[in-house]
Amino acid sequence: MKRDSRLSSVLHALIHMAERDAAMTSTELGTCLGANAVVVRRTMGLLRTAKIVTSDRGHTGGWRIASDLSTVTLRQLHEALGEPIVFAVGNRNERTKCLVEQSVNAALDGAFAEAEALLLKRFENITVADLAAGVAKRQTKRRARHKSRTR
Amino acid sequence: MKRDSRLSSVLHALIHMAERDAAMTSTELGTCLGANAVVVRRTMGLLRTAKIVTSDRGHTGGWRIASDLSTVTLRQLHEALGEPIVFAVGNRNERTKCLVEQSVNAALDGAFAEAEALLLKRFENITVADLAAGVAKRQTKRRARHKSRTR
DNA sequence: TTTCATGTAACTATTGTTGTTACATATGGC
DNA sequence: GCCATATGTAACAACAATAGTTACATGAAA
Repeated sequence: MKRDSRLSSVLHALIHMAERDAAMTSTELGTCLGANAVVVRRTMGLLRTAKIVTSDRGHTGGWRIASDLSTVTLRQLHEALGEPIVFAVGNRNERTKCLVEQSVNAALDGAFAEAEALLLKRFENITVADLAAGVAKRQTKRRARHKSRTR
Repeated sequence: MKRDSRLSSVLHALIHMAERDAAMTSTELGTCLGANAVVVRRTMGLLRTAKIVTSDRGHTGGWRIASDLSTVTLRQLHEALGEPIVFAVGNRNERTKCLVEQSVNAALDGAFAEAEALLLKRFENITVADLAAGVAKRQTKRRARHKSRTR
């Protein structure tokens, strides 16, 4: 399967929107992400349903942030995207009468469930604002490097 | 993408082979797994490369276990299968000049790496023999249930 | 009223496993 | 030696989910 990069995309989009603090069109976001404007609308539409952003049509329209990004966690974004399947690996037949397969499934499911729980727990503890702050730090560093080179 | 169920498949196959303690043909295994014989050959071929099983052609041919299953861990099987990608979710652009995307990628990669490490650690601690023992337990239980019903 | 933006539908492209067909090759039994 | 049986592969279609594309309807502001 093609890997699902929508969480990565919406994070990227939200932070750019936060830096701008003004409406951004799907085309602008698409250019930013290197993605198609229709795909942007499709994906951002899920965030609108979750009331994380709003959208307006016509002139001066586009996408706007509609909630405090310090309260929006990666977990919430994952949920807003419909909790897509996390693993590319899984059992062959989820329901089976074969005892062997049942045992195998139980063991694998346990391991996968544990890993997914850990991932979602990490997602709960990271807000979009945290990531935005990380970006600000990187920008400061880059400016410092540039300054020292040109001095 | 279709989810990768090869780990589940080879575990199922190995345990059936262990119960039989005789060569099993690809067709027999395929029937067992509800899978195609060619796919069985393809996947089991990877285990042969890893010297976990052997195969023979012609009459009395088929697949045989070639190592002590109490020393074969799920991690080894995962490696034998070529360490397939575990996550169906990932970053959009792995390498990018955009600082925003770099920060997002770093945060997501960290969380994914942690979850994958946990999963592989679990895989290291489970042997095929462990699962086979689990199957034996289930069979005992089923027999007990059956006995009490027919008494 | 025109222009710009979102909202959607209906496709194709992509990317990996899985399924299928076909055929080459080796092996054991007669 | 011949034949049935099994693996070994190649080549391609099927599948499943996101991503990309084209086309057009709809709403809002200049």
